[in-house]
Amino acid sequence: MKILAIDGNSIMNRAFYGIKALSTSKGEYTNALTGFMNIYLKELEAVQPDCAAVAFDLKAPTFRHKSDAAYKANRKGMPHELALQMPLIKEILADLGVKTLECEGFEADDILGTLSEIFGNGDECVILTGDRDSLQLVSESCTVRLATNRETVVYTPDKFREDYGLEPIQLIELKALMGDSSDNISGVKGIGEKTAAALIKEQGSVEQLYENLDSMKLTPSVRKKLESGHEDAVRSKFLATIVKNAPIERDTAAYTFGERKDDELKMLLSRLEMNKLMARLGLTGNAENAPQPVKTDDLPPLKTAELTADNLPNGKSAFTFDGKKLCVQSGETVYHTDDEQLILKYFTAEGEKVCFDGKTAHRWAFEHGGELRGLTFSCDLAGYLLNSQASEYTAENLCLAYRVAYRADMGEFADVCSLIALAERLTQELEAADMTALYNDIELPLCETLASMEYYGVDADADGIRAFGDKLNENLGEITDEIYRLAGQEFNISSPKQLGKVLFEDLRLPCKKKTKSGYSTNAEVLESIANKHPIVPMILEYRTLSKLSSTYVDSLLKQIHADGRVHSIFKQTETRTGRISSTEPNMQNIPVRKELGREMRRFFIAREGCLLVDADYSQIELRVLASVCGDENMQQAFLSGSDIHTSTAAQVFGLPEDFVSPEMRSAAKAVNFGIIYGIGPFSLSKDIGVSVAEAKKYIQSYLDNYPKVTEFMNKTIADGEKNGYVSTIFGRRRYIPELSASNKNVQAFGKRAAMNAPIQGAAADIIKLAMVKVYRRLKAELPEVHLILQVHDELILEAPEAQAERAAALLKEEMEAAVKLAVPLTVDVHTGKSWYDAKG
DNA sequence: AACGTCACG
DNA sequence: ACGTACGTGACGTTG
Repeated sequence: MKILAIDGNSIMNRAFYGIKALSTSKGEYTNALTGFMNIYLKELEAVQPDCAAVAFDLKAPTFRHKSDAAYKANRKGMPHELALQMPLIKEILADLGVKTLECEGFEADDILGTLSEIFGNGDECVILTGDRDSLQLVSESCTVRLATNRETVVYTPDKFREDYGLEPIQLIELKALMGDSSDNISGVKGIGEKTAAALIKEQGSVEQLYENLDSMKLTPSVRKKLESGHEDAVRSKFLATIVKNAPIERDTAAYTFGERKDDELKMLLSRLEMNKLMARLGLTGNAENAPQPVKTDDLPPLKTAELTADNLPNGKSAFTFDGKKLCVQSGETVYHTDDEQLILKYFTAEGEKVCFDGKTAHRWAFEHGGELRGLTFSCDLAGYLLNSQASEYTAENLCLAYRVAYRADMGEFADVCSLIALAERLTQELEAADMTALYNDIELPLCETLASMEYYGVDADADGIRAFGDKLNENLGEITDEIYRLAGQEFNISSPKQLGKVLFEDLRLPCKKKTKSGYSTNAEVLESIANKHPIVPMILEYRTLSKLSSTYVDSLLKQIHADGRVHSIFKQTETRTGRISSTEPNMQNIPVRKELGREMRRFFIAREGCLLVDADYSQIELRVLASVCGDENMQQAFLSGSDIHTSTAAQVFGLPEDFVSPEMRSAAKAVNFGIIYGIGPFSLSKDIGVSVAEAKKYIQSYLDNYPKVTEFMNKTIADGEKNGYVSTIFGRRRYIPELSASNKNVQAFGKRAAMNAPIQGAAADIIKLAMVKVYRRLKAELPEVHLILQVHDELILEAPEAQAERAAALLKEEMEAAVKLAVPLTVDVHTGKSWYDAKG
C-alpha cells in the first residue's frame, strides 16, 4: 500500500499565499481552496497512491507541551480569510472520499509522523507538505514531497543527505541547536545554521555533543553559548521531535479512498463558484445528479419538435442560438432548427423574446440581412449587472447563483428550457438592486448597437499596413545588428531574462529594480539609465518597433476579413467597472500617443465615398467627479470654460491662470488624473519627477482646494465597506470584497478601486447611453451612417461624404446631451478620410 | 500558464 | 521592510 499523507495546514497556507485573492461573487474566499486542490490533484497524478489522508491541526488545540503563550500567539496569526477556508477544504475532501485527520493534543506533523510509522512496515508513505519540519521523517519507506511555489522537491534519504550532509533524523538535532522561529523553538541562543550543522556533523547528536563538550575544540564564545544553553537545547530537541503516537486508525485499510459524493461536491463547489475544479473533476454536464437549489424532478419534461414555418411561436418565447442552431422554448415545447431561413423568420417576427446572449443573435441577423425583433431580456447582461466580476456567464452558472431550476433533465435543451424562469428571477434581482433602468435603457439596447458595430467593422488598408511593416522590419534589422555590436554578443533582445543579463551583468549597468524572476527591464528603468550606455536607447527603440511590428502589423493583418475590414468583438460583460472591451483585434489600444505609432491610424479608413466622424468627450471622468462630489470650486472650473488643468494649477499653486507655466499645468494634469485613481504621493512623484514630499504637497493642496473631493472619496469607501459594493450615479455596482481583507495591501487596493469605480463606471454609463441614442437616431434619420467604433470616451462613425456634416452634428449633440450633470459635457468632433485625420 | 512588457482610455 | 494609480488586451519568452 502506498499512502499520500498531506499536511493540510501547511498546504493550505502555501496555497493561500501563493494565489492572489480569489473570492466568490458573495465575497466568500476561495483562493486557498483552489490552490490546495490544484496541488492535490497534481500530486495525486504524480504519486499514484493507493490511499490518502490529510492531517490538520485542531483549531484550539490543548498542547501537551507547546502551550506557552507565544506559541499560541504565533499560530493565531492565521488571517481570517484563510481560517474561513479551513472547514471548507475538509468538507471538499470528505466529499471526495479522502480521510481527514485531526487529534486533540497533536499537530498535523505528529499525525504524519504516526502515518509514516504505520506505513513503515512493508508499505510506503509519501508525505506532501510545504514545511521542512517533516523532513526528519524521511526514511527508506517514507519520502517527503516539499511543495514550493515552483516545482515540488522530492526528498528521499539520498536527496536529504546531499542537501544537508546529515541523516534525516538528525534534522531534530539541528533544530535543537539552531531553533526554528516559525515554530517558536528557541534553540541555543547565538547558534545559527552554520555552527549547528558543523557541531552535529561532528558529534551526531545533542547528547553526544554535551557529553564531549569539555574535550572539544571550540571558540570560547561558542562554548559559552552551548554551556548556558544546555537546557534550551534539550527542551528544543523535545519540541522539534515529531511524535509518532497520535491516536489514529492503525489499520492501513482505513485510509483507502471512500466513495465520492458527487451531489454534495457539486453543490458545494458551485456555491464556491469553483467551476474549473468541477470541470476537472468531471462534475459538469452530469444530468443525473444535477444538484440544484431548485429540483427539477417535479417539473414536467418539455416536448421537442423540429421548428417549421407552421409552428413558429408567436407569443412569448425563449431562445438560445450559437451561430448555427436555434432552440426555441414556447409553452410546453422546445423547437429547434438550423435552417437559416427559418431562424431569420423567427428573429424577424414580432413577439416577446428572452435569450441568453442577445448580441450574437443580433449580429447574426445583421449578417443575414435581417434584424432581431422583440428582444426583452438577455440573461448574460443581467448577470453582469448583478455581479460584474463573475468568471463567466453561462445559463447554468446563473441558475445556480440565483436559485433557479436548471433544466439539466432536458439535455442539450437545458439552457433554453431554463431561460424564462431565469429571466424572471433576474428581473426581480435587478429591481431589488435598483438597476432596472440601467438594464432597460442602457445595457439591453446596447447589445444591438454593439452587434451592429461588429457587423459593419472598419476598413483597413492592408497594403499600407504591409508597407509600414516592411519599413519597421528594415529598421528593426539594423537596430538588432547595432545592439549585438554594442553588446559584443548576440542574444534574444525580446527576452527580459537575457536582456537583463546583458545589461546588468555583462555591461554592468546599474540595476534599479527587480521583478520576481530577475532584473526589471521596463521602459521606466531603461529611460533612467539611457545616458549610461548607447545600447540602452537602441533597446528602447527596438522595443517600440517590435511592439508595432508584432502587435499592430502582423497580428492586425491576420484579422482583416475577406471584405477588407476588421470586425472587432466588443465584449459587454468583461470589465468590472462597466466599460466595454475590444478583442480580435483590440481597437481600443491602437497607438496614438507617439507619432510613429500614430501613423498606424492612417490605415483605418472610411470606405469609398465615405468619411470617418470622430467625437470624443473632453475630460469626462473629471467632469463626472466634479459633478458627483458636488464641489462648487471644481465645478466652477468647468463652468468657466477655462482649461481644467491650467485652472487646477492656478488653484494648487495659488496663482492667477496667466502665471501658470507649462510645467505647472502638466503637474496639475498628473494630479487630476491621479485623483481619479486614488493616487499616492509616491506614484505622483514618479510620474512628474518631483520628490515624494513635493508630490505630497501637491495632493494636499489639491484636496484643500476641492474639499468635497476628499469628502466624496471617504464616503465612497465607507459605503463600500458597509455594503460590499460601490455604485455609479446610474446605479451600476461594483462589489469590492478586497475592502474587508486583512492584508493591508489588498485593502489599500480595494480602497483605490472603490474610489475609481463610480467615476470610471459613470463615464462608461454615459457613453453607453450616448451610443444607444446615437444608434437609434442614425437608424431613423441617417440610415446610411453607422457607428463603428468606441474607445471609452470616443465614438467613431462612418458616413457618406454628403452626410458627414449632419452626422457630426448629431453625434456631438447626442453625446453632450446624453445626461445632464452639474457641469456641461463637451465633445470635440472631427472628420477625415482616415482615423489619423479624423482624430483632431 | 504565468510573467514581463507595453499599447490605449 | 514593503509596496506604491484605475481599467483593459496582446505579444514573446520561459518553465
